[in-house]
Amino acid sequence: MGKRMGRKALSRPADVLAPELLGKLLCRKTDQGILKFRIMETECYMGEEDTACHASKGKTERTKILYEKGGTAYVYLCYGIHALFNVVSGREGHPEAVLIRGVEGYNGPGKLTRAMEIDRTLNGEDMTVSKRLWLEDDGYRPSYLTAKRVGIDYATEEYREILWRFIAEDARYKPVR
DNA sequence: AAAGTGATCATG
DNA sequence: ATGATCACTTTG
Repeated sequence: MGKRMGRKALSRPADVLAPELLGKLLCRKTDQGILKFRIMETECYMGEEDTACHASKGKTERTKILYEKGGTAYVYLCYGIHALFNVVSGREGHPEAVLIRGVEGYNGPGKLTRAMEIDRTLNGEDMTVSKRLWLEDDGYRPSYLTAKRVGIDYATEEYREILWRFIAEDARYKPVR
């Protein structure tokens, strides 16, 4: 059985945490029971200077969660339909997060949240203590590939090009395009 | 290739 | 109050 990840591990900078989260277990307790899925794909978003990061225009009602302590859940609605789930990371006051793009069996950030019943009621949840949503480390460390982040055409070229997407090598992900 | 969907944020 | 913009998914 895995061990819950705590504040220290989840407060690493997002570009360090994103590859480390590959192979970790995303755990969700609902009325139906406990679901655990292994994380296979992540992306990191790194502060106000990262033009792809939601906090690139500063702190707002929506983005204030990104400035919280590492280990806080950031869940927001995308395209009016999909809840997207991020793990806030880095030090408090600095907006960084890791987007979970894929877990075992579900490739796509909107699909995995639907499968695990992760919605915006979990926005702001402290995953280091939560009974509803947390991360476990059972020691599995997959090798991985890096790639450019997806769906951020609005960012400046510098930040579009950075290899801030991390894909576990044995993940059966659907290539983009 | 393109619609569908609604919160969010800047503008007036 | 209004309108553009989306860290996506599904359908044809």
